Amino acid sequence: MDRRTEIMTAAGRLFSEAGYHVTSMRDLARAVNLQGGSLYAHIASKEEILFEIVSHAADLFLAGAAAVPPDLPPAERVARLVEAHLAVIAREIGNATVFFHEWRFLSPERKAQIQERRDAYEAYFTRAIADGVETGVFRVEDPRLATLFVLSALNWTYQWYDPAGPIPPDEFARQYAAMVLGALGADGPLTPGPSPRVGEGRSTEHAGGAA
Amino acid sequence: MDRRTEIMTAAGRLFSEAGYHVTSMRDLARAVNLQGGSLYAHIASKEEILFEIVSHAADLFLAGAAAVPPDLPPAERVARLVEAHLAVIAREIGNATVFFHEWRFLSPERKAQIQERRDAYEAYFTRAIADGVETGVFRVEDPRLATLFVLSALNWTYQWYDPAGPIPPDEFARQYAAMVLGALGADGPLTPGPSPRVGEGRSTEHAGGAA
DNA sequence: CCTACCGATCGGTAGG
DNA sequence: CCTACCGATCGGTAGG
Repeated sequence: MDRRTEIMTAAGRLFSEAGYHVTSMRDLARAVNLQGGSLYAHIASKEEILFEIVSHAADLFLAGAAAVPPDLPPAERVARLVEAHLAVIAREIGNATVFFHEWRFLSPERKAQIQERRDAYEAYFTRAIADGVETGVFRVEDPRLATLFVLSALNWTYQWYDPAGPIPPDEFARQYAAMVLGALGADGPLTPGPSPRVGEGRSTEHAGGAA
Repeated sequence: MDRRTEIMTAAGRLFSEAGYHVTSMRDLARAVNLQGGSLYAHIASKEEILFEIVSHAADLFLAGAAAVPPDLPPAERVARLVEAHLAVIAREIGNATVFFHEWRFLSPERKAQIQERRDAYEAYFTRAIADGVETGVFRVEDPRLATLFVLSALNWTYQWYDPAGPIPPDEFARQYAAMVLGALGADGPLTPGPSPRVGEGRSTEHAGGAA
């Protein structure tokens, strides 16, 4: 790992733990065994570091969504989008936290650049949900509100999900996707088995669980 | 409105717009037509202001949840909790934003005090969901994860909901509650009408909507 | 990559 | 409630 990458990695951790404004350049320098001023041999400004972290996270989210085949049936597509989203958070919780929590401190130009990518990301969900509403597999009153609901449920996870905790990322994503589909009024489990059985209502597989 | 309240109101707006650390005491003083040092005739420290805002918001959320009758059926109770939560956000979006976004900058003692109230608030949801799982009206795999899902969907709303926007708070809350119940695997519309019809699956009332 | 420094700004206080 | 000030710290730079 070269010095610049080392700085970015440390910054992602510090910014996520203490916040962008609370972390001083001296704090960051100490974390990579440099003197304060020496950082500027590798980076132009504090805000450049923030942008690189946020931009990197945005790319990860976009790449994850772009990898979901757009011709999948809507329910499966939404499930895959949910899983991709949570995979990014599980893998890069620090950078994801900075992405969600500190991006507003970017300069107007850079903020606008990130906003574009956020819009593009959101569009993947908007499309999948609209498709599902059109074909009748989703039953929601307002697709726009439903999209915001789904993104809200996803975006907050960085606040509490611990990839090293008791529930492994895969299991976490699977259950989360099931609840998202429930919120969208989808009929039942989608991945294995035939098309949903009529007259039986929805059922989350292994319903019950703890209690 | 006395001076102290005036300061708190202005601080709620400024902290929510620019962030706690970006807002200086001089910014705040200017907003209430005072000189910087004069603020300290009314408050002890910047952090005291932050605490008062966050504490006030916590009280509002707790009071809203406490007002939901605990003997209601679980589905209706969850719906009422969702509506209460969103009502607070619709009424005090600024303070709610500070509550969610800046509370971590409190001193350890004050942070712990708020954490207690957050836990108590979360417990209302945990109980309602556990009750619903027990009685079989909710079908989720892991009640703990389901609770976190619901709170995530709610907690993020301060980021995008505009009470003055196109969708009025009541309508917003009603649709949001329907999606939450869907995520919990509840069977259908709950408020009006008889118990859910068997053999018809779930349906959000007026399913379809825009598209 | 370090040393030494810059001007600016911070939260908070004394004294009236 | 104002004026004037405090020490501390900030991001960033020059010169080597």
